[in-house]
Amino acid sequence: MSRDRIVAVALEQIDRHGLAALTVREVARQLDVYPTAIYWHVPNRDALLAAVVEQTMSGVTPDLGSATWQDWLRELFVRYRKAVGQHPNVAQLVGAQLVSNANLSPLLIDRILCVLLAAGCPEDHLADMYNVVIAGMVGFVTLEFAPLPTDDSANWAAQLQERVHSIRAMEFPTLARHLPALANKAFIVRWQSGSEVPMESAFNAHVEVTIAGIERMLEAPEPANAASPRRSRGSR
Amino acid sequence: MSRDRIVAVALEQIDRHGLAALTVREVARQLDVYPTAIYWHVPNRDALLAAVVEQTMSGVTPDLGSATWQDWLRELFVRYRKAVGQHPNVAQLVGAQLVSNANLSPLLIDRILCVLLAAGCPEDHLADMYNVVIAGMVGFVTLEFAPLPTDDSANWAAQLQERVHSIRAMEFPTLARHLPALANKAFIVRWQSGSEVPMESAFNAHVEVTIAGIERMLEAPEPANAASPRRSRGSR
DNA sequence: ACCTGAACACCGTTCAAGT
DNA sequence: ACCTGAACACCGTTCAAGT
Repeated sequence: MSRDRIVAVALEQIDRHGLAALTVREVARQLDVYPTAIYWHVPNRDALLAAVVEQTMSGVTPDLGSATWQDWLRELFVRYRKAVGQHPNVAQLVGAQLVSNANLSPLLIDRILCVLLAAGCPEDHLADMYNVVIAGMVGFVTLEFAPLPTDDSANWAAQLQERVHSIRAMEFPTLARHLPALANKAFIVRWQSGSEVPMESAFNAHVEVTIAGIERMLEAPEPANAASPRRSRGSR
Repeated sequence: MSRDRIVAVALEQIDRHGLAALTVREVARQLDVYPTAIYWHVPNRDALLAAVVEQTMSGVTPDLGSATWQDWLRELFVRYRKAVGQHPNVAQLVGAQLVSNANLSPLLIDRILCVLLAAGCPEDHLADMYNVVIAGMVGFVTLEFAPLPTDDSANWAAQLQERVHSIRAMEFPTLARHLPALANKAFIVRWQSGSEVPMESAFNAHVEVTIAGIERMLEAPEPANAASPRRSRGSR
């Protein structure tokens, strides 16, 4: 019965068996209905995905309280990660496909702009900084929750693990020396997704780096290209 | 004939018609061969994708020259963006699926670690900072090149554009006021991918923010949680 | 308005058989 | 070693028809 049930079942399916397992036909099966019945409520599979993303993202935008802009951004990043963490298999949709944009939330955008302006961002850098904020919010988490190959996940993990541990120490001495700190905890060198092994401390570092970087940028809006401090603000 | 031809054809197909159009059967068709012939050279579709990613990523790692760590990171980010920009539809594979990890490049990891250590990163923060670097390298670009929904892209773009322009100015005044600077140039508020409309200046801002943030972090490795400056370095 | 039922044009992958 | 050929168990989506 009706769209909401369909979206709920779809999200459940994604949570349990991954994005690839989300099939119009499977949703129909779950609802004891002919596959074609779905198409009366939802135009196509992409629209269903967009609806799922929308639901996942509801309530990430913090209120404009009395917090500093730094704290507001921290809160935004943390909330986004928490929301996606509840449905990790949705991460790739938000991060790597524009499907999600179908359900854009003007509220989020408006608030980010307000916060940036209040922080003293000059208007001619506003669009750039907005993009930096969105990328900072989405980028890390998309990577963190990136899914394993669907089929032979156990096998695949074993193989990657094997390959990691057989890295030649004389060819890559620095990597070899720090392998204990990296193995299964760092991008590229891990065989489990963030939904199984969270990357909390790296995420916190990422948040602090991003905020500190924005801080610096707002102080000196001109890119600090140390090599060529040739042209000044007025020259364009 | 043989794996290399297969991978080449696969990459071509992805470039021309997107990731969804990459089909084992289509590759076979292109090579005038039975679909099942592919399976003698490649174990399955995921392996084919991994091979494509590997080819795309070859040569992104800069040499360890005499550059500052800041310039080295800048160079890395720029090279990564350029490499992915040549095959934009591969972006989602690197950014949002661990398939890519199958072909990990120890060289890249080793060099990043070297550069971070040379920059004065303490060993107990090395893993975190490494993750920050990878996320900074991949995150923005993955978003920038995120593909549109496959099927009705023209239609979809028109609809989103319509929705963007019909944002109620009194509900979201800040967004409405800056819409000219954002429309089709900023995440969530655009209807074309970065492969059609590059986001160069935002990317540059992102690079500078990330580097400046890392700089700050290396100066004061303890997360500047302004609210609770309670525990010091020795307390754990 | 909402669903059934049949049909179309596809998939990835396995397995036996050919050369 | 490398490919053919048939087959299996799936897909998303359209369209006519039922109630």
